Amino acid sequence: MIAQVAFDLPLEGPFDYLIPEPLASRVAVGCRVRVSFGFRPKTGFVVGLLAQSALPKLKPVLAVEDSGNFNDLDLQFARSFSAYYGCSLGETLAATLRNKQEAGPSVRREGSPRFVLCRCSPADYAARIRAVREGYKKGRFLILVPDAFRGRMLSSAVDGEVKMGTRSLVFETDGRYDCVIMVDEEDASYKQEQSPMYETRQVLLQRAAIYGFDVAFVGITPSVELMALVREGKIQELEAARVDVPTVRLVDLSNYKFIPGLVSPPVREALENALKAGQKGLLILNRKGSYRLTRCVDCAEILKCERCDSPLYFSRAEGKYLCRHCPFTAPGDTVCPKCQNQSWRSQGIGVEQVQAELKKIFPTARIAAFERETKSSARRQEVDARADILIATQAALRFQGQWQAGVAAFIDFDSQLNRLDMSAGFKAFSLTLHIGGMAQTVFIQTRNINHHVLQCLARADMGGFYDEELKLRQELGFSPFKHWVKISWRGPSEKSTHQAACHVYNELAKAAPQVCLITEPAAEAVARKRGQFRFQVMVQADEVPPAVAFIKSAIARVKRTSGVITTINVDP
DNA sequence: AGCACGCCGACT
DNA sequence: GTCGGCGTGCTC
Repeated sequence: MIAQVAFDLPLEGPFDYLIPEPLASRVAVGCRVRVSFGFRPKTGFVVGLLAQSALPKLKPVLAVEDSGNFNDLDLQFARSFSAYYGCSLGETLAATLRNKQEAGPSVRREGSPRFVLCRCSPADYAARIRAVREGYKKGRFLILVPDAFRGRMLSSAVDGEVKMGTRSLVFETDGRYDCVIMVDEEDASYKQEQSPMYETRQVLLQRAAIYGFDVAFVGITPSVELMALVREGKIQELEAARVDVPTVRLVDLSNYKFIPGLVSPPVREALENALKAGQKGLLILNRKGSYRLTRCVDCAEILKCERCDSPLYFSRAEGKYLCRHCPFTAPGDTVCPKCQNQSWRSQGIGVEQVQAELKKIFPTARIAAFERETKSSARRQEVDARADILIATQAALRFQGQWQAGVAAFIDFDSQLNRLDMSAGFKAFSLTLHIGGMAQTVFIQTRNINHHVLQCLARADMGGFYDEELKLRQELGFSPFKHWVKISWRGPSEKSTHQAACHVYNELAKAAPQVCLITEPAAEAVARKRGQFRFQVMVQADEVPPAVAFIKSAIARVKRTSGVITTINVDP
């Protein structure tokens, strides 16, 4: 008998090994075996058995490490995951089994799985999860939450029968659970940023189809992808949305062109009234899209990271200049490399700047600033409960349920809205509604008053937002109508990295089906990161697995450039 | 991904 | 003459 073995390596395989007679009864699909691979001994996964092999000479299986590690269901899942995310079967099995702590074979739950969506405000999440659970006479449940989620918020919905955790727990889901509840499915932390770069929602639905468990999505702003499934009837929305949409007031900054400062008169007035009424104020500075940098006043030189193509910004907490992309820092007394002066000036909106302005406007108010602490220093998790006004980034969301304001205001919403990212509009919409859970009224300062995101927010028109967003994405060929696969190359030499990208691009262009859209090799938004140059090619596809197979075969056909690493990111 | 094989430059 | 650089190719 022959065992087909897959390894935790970026090699498709499988590799055939001869099963010696004494091991014949113990080698089966699902066990791990010790074999010699090339030169060294290695452990692999038995993914199939054959009567004979096409190869003339085979090495033997040396030992059986364990039995029944995975079964046909797991294999079925691993095959579909590999085809979607472009990694090998062995890599998928390794990732799956690493995250599956509980022993025992995976099982399939009887009946066809039911997928539902419960839209509600964060304050009601715990109650909605309890309601989902009550729909089962007796059941086992798993709750998936975003990284930053505060466990205590759901404490009343969690007890001994329920397991709760973040994205990697998705690989533990199988038919032993009756229902898996995914909270705030649109949260960015559900996307794994290291290979394999999977999307938890996608994996969960893939697994539910194979293992037969139910899925309930609980959240205030489901992703556009999820809403598309709801509209197709693949996911059932439980009752009409009962979301407490905050009162959103738009402040058109073009009306206040000649009034200096970051806080517009309407926001100032609203804060004043809130303070008078004994309420608190919350000012939100978005970090995503806002660009703080350091410029020399004397010669206009921008202080840059040595290893990244990116400016440094000053951190008051650490007293030095930091890079957003790597651990590089420059001391606080750094001089300008061009003119040797020390006349640095920070540009872009910072917490300190807003704080200084507010102190002038409200001299007697207690103003606190909260920024998620960077890098080395310990995190300050708590907010000063006595503060009248809190200035924070979107990290303010961690105080949801503990800290309530009368008025919240976005200082600079446009940098959030205008990002070169097809989901920028959705993220802005989602952030506003989440912040809305912390305040009765939300002000948005903008110069884009007619933007559909803002108009829908002001009208509290959730349905209208999804209509418009789906229409736009269909026109532009974005998810969920079309998929994009990003191929990236990184290497220490700009020229050879670019060349590597060009080789693959030419191969793709040569063999591409005519309908397939492929962008030319271009430097990534951050062209150099951690000393490595980075280029990318985007491929548009109707269906992911065939596109991934096509890309992998093109990469395999061109001879690889030394020192350059290629990665594939599906639905980046 | 590793790791060996192999073919050219600077040293005891 | 050899040690070692990394470019190329294979792993059942």
